[in-house]
Amino acid sequence: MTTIRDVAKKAGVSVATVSRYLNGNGYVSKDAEKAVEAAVKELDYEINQVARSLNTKKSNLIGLILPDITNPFFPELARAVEDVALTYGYTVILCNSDENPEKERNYTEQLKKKYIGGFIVISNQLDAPHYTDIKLPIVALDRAINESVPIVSSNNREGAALGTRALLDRGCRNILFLRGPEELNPANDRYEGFMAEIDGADAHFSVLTGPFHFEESEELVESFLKAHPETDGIFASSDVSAAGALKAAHKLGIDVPEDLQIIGFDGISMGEMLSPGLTTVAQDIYEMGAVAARMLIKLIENQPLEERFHEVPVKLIVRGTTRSVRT
Amino acid sequence: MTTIRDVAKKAGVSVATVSRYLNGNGYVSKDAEKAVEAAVKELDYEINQVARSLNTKKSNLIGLILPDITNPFFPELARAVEDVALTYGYTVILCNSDENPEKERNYTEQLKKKYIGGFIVISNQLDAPHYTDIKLPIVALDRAINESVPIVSSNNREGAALGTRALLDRGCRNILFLRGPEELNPANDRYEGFMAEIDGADAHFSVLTGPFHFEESEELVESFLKAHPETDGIFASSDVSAAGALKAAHKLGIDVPEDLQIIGFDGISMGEMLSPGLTTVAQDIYEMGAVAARMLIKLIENQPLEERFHEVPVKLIVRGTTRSVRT
DNA sequence: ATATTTTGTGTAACCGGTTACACACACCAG
DNA sequence: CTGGTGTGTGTAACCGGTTACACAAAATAT
Repeated sequence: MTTIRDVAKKAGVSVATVSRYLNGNGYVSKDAEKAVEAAVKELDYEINQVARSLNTKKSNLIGLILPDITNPFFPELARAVEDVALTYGYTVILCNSDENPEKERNYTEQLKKKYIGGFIVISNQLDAPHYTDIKLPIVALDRAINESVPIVSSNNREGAALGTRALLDRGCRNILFLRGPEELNPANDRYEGFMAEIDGADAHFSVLTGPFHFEESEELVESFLKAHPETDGIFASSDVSAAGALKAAHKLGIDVPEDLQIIGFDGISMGEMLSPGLTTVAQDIYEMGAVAARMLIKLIENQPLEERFHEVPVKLIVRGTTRSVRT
Repeated sequence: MTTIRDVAKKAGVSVATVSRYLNGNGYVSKDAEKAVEAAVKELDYEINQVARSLNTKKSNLIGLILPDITNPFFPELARAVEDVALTYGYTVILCNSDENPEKERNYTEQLKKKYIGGFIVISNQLDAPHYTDIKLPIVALDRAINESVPIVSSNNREGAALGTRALLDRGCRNILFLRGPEELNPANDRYEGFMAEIDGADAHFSVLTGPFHFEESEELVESFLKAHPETDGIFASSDVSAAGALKAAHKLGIDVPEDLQIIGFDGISMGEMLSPGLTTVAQDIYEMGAVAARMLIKLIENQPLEERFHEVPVKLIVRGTTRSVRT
């Protein structure tokens, strides 16, 4: 392995000059620049990032802490983070936390020892000490808790209102809202958005609390529909739950969208693979990840942040689980 | 930040002794051990991994190079790799290659400068110089090319035969095989498996080549079914393609599984969310990732490998897109 | 009793960079 | 002509670990 000293020797200058040339700081004469350039090329020199990190106490590593990459919402997010990281010369470490604070803490501790630059975190435990005490840049994604941590999220409230209105506009008068877990911030915002919109509307509604899981949602909806056959609209606050609802409807022989309309929330790609295609309130998942990554990198590089709270707009994607609007 | 020298001073020993204690090599007396232990605890000392790496030329980093985490096949794989890595004290770096050799090369180069331990690679370019010349442990996943690289994959041939037989057993006599991309090794193996099984069977068949993408598959199948309404079975060599086929069938008003039976390949979780649930030849995706990670770590730690070629069995998961077996 | 091996420890070089500081020289102002 | 500023460069300390080597004491062999 060629070192900076080899380069210095070959170029006939000191290591300091080579280092200055490499980092583009301090004075380097044109002559020296040329000589170093040539030596670098000739020796095929590549800087040793580890040695560099040891001095600068920086690495171009960023950590992405998320509950579970297996959840279809996260891969696109991860992809966005990785894409942006790459363009800025950063590398991303994947951390599946399972929402387990102990695992999260373990990651933050381990990675601090590697001089990691910062973290993008999707967690409900953002007020846990391993985040508040970390002294490292953090950007929260999707879920806010701690005021001091910059966050990017969707406009969940507005999105839920949008979805609810879509159901009402399409004639639904007996609506089931699948609320999602109570401890989940975005789920709560969506709930509020739903309530705000349904309130005063000429419609009955029910709310079911449950996890964002396919099978549980399917079972939940199946028994609900059996007990409440008059239900003509379901708004699920996640696409996976909506898929469960759709499956339940199929199982019961209910015609979607003629007798029951379904709208999901998230905009994951699976939505279009269902039959009928899932109408959904789509988040711009990629954009969320990309914005978060850019924010984090700005923080790491000590650049000013224009905003500590970035809200990404949502939009309704109309597919087959809803009818056309009644006029 | 407390350093090893602080610990040494507090414990009244030399840094060498502390280092030996920390790494569990060389001689350390009971007394010294106790003193160091106490000092470590008192000072809350944590070893600096970067400084350590600089000497040992090792980091507990492993790279996971895959085409695109957004493809539903990969998250589970990534999850498995990460889980295993974690238990062995390794950290995984996520690299989306888009099957682009240049991007792959970029990653391998960049990460070598960080003394990365090795790579798990899912790529068709395994014979590219950045892999053959890398001098770092590599394990190939899913796709073999280079003899010298250990690999873990599913038994694709056998799986395809299994799926084909399932279709035949269920009465299909006009079978469409969705072959997948020609440059893809597993797709070719599946093709061979299909051919081996269909050969000699009392059935007509067609083969369509196309990417493993939902929309393309849907369009492809739609036009095929229009031209060949007698088709009574589709074997797609990926679940995503199968989902496209199912969607096309629905669009054309074909009853699945009564008039057309569909079997996919992969066993991704989306399969059960479809209606009807997708019958599929399931790979044990998690197991594949886990085995690959364990193999890589063995290589990194210079432990002997029992096998350089690990084949994970597949199994047929029967759901709603197939009928019961004719007897 | 002496020779040899094993155990235990410390000093200092080293991994491969960065950078504070000292110094030299050129240029310009007064 | 002197002093100040800007430019260019090298030496050596430093980042925080690991480890080769030297050496001493204890244990064991002869």
